[in-house]
Amino acid sequence: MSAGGVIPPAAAPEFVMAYFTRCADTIGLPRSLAQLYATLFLSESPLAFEEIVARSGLSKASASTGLRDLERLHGVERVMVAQDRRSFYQAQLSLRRLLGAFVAETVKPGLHDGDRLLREALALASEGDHSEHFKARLNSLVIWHERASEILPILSALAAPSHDD
Amino acid sequence: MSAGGVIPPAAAPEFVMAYFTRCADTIGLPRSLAQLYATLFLSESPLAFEEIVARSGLSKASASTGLRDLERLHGVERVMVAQDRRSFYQAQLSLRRLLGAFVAETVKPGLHDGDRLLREALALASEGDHSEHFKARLNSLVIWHERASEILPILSALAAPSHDD
DNA sequence: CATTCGGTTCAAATTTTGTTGAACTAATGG
DNA sequence: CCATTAGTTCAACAAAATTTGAACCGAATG
Repeated sequence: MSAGGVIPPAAAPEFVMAYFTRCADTIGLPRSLAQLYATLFLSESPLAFEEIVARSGLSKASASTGLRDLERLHGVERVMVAQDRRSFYQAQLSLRRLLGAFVAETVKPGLHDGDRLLREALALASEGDHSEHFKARLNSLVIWHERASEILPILSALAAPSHDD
Repeated sequence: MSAGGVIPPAAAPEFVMAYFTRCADTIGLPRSLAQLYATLFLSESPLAFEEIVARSGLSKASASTGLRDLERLHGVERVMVAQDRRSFYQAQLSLRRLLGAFVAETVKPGLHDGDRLLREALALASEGDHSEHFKARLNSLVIWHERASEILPILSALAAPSHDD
């Protein structure tokens, strides 16, 4: 299974860092993403790539790939700064958008795959010789899957119940 | 060459297996748990430990620890069979209970840890010299955390919206 | 008691996943 | 053009998680 031994923090920002690390752990994201996100979350203004590398303590390689992953998850946004060709990034602060992108990028594909697998199973089950018991189980799986698919949109909506963003 | 060594033709139960594997992947559980659960889910009656080992294709060691983990997650139940000292297991078929246990065993501890970390951060932030910006970010984190804590019970309730179990 | 049965535990092997250094490209500036 | 800056890519490395073989333990059996 999984459990994380985190280095005991000493200052307030380190506890924030640890908080994001814990979040990453529970949703199954690499810790480097938590470090990058925390770095930007704590910064008052967008940071240049090199500055992110310096503050996060990660290698350039990790920072580069990590930021790309975070961008795909809408965890960070690339922003332009006039008269500067470097890449600047800022953290996405809207919980609703973060959750929405996580669902879209991570959960939905899983559901879609599940869909496909169940369809295949149903097709084969109608052909071959299968026990009533097996067909019954397959049906209950289909119902579970539908239920799960219904829950998802509700979940992302809940992330911003009243005050938006 | 001989037509013997081909991948066995895809059968319906294998797609069910694959479905559970995908589920395990997306919630971050080992695949062996999916194999064990699927084995029991597909069985018409409770299975003895040795039978689970045989059908799942896992080692005794994996099956033993895996079943213990699944039990903790209320994924399987140990059942007694008269005149038989072996351990029998059956799958938990209630989605609501499965989800409830997953939340209780996996998500809640994470939230609790997060709570502790944020409290520490708040305590340190009120002492030391921290920017207004930092305090503001810390506050929004606290709000996120509260929101997440509110969502959880709703989520588990949603798993059984109408027809129970 | 000695032996088999039923299962657990744990160190070690394996597999998977994450991270990095170093070589590379693309764009800017001199 | 050549040098410098900015960032990307990828093969190799490191770390973490998972799986297993084998030793082990307690309860039943002869």
